[in-house]
Amino acid sequence: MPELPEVETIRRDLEESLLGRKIEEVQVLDARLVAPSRQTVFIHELLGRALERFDRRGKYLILGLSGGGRLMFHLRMTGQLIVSKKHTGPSRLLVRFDDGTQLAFCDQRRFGEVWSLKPGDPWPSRVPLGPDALTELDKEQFVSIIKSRTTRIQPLLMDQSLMAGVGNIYAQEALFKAAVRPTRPGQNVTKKEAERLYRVLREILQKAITHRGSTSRNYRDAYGESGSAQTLHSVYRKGGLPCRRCSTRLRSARVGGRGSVFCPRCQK
DNA sequence: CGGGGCTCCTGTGCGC
DNA sequence: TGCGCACAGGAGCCCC
Repeated sequence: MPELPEVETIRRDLEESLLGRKIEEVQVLDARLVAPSRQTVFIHELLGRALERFDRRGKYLILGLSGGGRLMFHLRMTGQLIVSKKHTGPSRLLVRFDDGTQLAFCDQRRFGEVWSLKPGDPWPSRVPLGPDALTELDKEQFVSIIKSRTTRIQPLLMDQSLMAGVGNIYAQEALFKAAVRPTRPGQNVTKKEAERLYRVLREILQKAITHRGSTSRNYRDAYGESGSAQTLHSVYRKGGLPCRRCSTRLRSARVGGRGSVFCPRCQK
């Protein structure tokens, strides 16, 4: 699903197409998204507001509204935010703007979430979010996060309370490129390896943004188009195929309950 | 603190 | 071809 590069691509698309637009109509189409008892307040907090800022923290998308409120989304596994003149097809939420443009929140598995925050409202997630992996995390912080934990390195990279934005795709890809096995306890990763991992993780995230994200199934940008960063993948969902570096058969495993693919020869 | 398992959903793909 | 099961990019919560 959308990880940092995909959410950043959508953020940029929305900024490009919706900056300054005023909300004229809000339709909640899924009671699971906003409970019926909260819908009146939710809609009232949005109507008449203009979109002034488009921010991202980790995998959260934060739309800043005139008057100081915010509209926040987390897309989870299958969420999409699609801008069009007239949306067709299923969606959980529809927002119409003063120029007739529509923003549709589509979400096949319905894990996605939305929040309307009043000025001064606290961060909605129950868990505090760590520094954004691309914009708020320096090398020393990264190394210290890795070295101070006994948890295996892949789940560490994906722990949003430690660093925000990295999910299963980019964790696996970075570990391959840094030649570190996903199961290595953080503590046992050397300083040199951790620094390499920091460098390649950032390169991979940046490059994925340049390619407008990875589309393996559901991900689409705000214009409904696929990204192309999946063409850069070396291991994600490639178990059994030859390693692109040494041709050894890539191995699939479960790490922290999640699928993981790695090269048993290149990744130590 | 760490790890495993379950949960929220729907769809796909594989083996038999 | 049909069926059942495992699994899918996330992440909170419970239990040990």
